[in-house]
Amino acid sequence: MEIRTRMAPSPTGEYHIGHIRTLLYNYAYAKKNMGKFILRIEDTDRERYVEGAVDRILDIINDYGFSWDEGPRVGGPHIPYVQSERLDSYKKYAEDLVRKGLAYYCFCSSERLENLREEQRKKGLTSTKYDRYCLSLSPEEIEKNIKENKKYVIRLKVPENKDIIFKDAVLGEVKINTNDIDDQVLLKSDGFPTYHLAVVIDDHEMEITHVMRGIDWLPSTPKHVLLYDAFGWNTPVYVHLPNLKELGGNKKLSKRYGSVAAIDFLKEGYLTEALVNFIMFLGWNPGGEKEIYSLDDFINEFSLERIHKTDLVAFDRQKLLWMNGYYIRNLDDLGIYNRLRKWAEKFNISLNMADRSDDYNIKVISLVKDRMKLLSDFSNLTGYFYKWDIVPKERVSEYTKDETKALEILVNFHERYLNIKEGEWVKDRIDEINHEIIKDKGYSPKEAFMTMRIVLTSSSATPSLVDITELLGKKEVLLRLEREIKSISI
RNA sequence: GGCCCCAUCGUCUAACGGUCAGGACGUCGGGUUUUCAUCCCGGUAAUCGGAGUUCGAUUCUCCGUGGGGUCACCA
Repeated sequence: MEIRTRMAPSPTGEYHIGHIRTLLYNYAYAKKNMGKFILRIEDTDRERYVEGAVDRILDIINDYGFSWDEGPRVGGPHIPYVQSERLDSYKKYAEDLVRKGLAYYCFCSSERLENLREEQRKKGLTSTKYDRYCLSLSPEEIEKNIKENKKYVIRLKVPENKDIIFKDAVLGEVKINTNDIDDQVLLKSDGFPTYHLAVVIDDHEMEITHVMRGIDWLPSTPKHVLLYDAFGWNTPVYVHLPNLKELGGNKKLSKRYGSVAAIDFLKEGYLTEALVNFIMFLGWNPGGEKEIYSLDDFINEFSLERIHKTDLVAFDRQKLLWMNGYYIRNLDDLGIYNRLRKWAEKFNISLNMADRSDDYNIKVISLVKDRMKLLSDFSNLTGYFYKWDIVPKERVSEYTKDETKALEILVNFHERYLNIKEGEWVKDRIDEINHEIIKDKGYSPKEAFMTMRIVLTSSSATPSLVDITELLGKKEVLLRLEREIKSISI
């Protein structure tokens, strides 16, 4: 049998990083088994529908490097893949259940239901449930109500005191008694199905074999099992996945601690490979000690057996940051350059490269890439390669503790650099000369080189001084020294 | 509150009855480096508690505790 998995987002808000995790598992399981990964839009909630959300969701899934075999934009044998376009089907199925006596019409107003719940709460009942008022309506009353155009919903007639047992591939056997389940609404009064009805019908019609979803769906799974039984269909394999939380404590993933929306991680300058690699381990582990996994590696090794049984998994932002830096370091310079430009273009961010040549920019990258954890670190790390300002004298003399000496150092370097032939402006030669200077003048390496570093970059934490000196070029280095000397001399 | 699920270093986790309880991130220390970062080496740190089963429990069972989820005409 062909393995078919699906991801079924709702266009009610931003697609967040946890959704990507769930999507990744579904995707990988299908690919691993040469099956199909289906994307379906569950837009049955008209109240919370957000304009444009469907496109944003589809785009971000693509941005993360995933595609789907069937679904919106690509079609497939079970079109349409958008629930709001499948309304007729749901209604027919619901009415079919009524005919079979497994569901019933309910004409109760939302006010009555609210009052009912309120009363039950006051009485201190352990759970609030529909009182089945409409279950005792006679066929005549029902017909009359419908003829009068009274609004109605269709409810599932949940059998009394029956243990629903289903097997979860991660959790094992789960047993829930029907007494704890309400007579679930299947068809809303606006003619739209509820999630419970739609998901069962669509998963069946689309021949979904494995349902992987967040563990928050576990308590409603028996309702779905009941529906499969009512229709006489086989249930899919259920796989409930742990939810994500912030590091430490039991806080839900929250914007307070960083990005949550999938798009925001990209905007911040995370690489998709790093993101996907990191997310793989949020609920799964290969058992070995290897941690750097490509998507293909993951597809090869992913298995349901190794999905974690825990209910919450911490989203360790520090580790993600480390992993992103790792991926950046392992890209070649040109690769980083290309990523940087695509990223800047996509999010309309200025790289502040001052129209320098590609060649120059790539060399800059080669010098700073070990320090980049995010693409967005680039600008902060490289300002002095593109523009320069006079450095305040207090800073210049930070290491000499003596303004006159600092000035003297600059003058000496300037004098020696002036005599270097254009062709000899390479880092080995510069290094030689640097050491000649400190030897001749008796400077300590630290005071001389740190003073030069600060003047050239206005920073005390930079890549190797000779690398910077070489890349900046003789002309620019002399210019900066001249201007600084002049400024201090005044 | 009812129901359901879960429980190993600070964090993510490995172990499928017998290990000095392993790895990674973080942290701390050291080395490389004129600075920062990278890189390399090393240290730190955990089986929630209590009963059982067993020659032997992180591992199996039960109870407790803790945490989470869910109880809508939302998904």
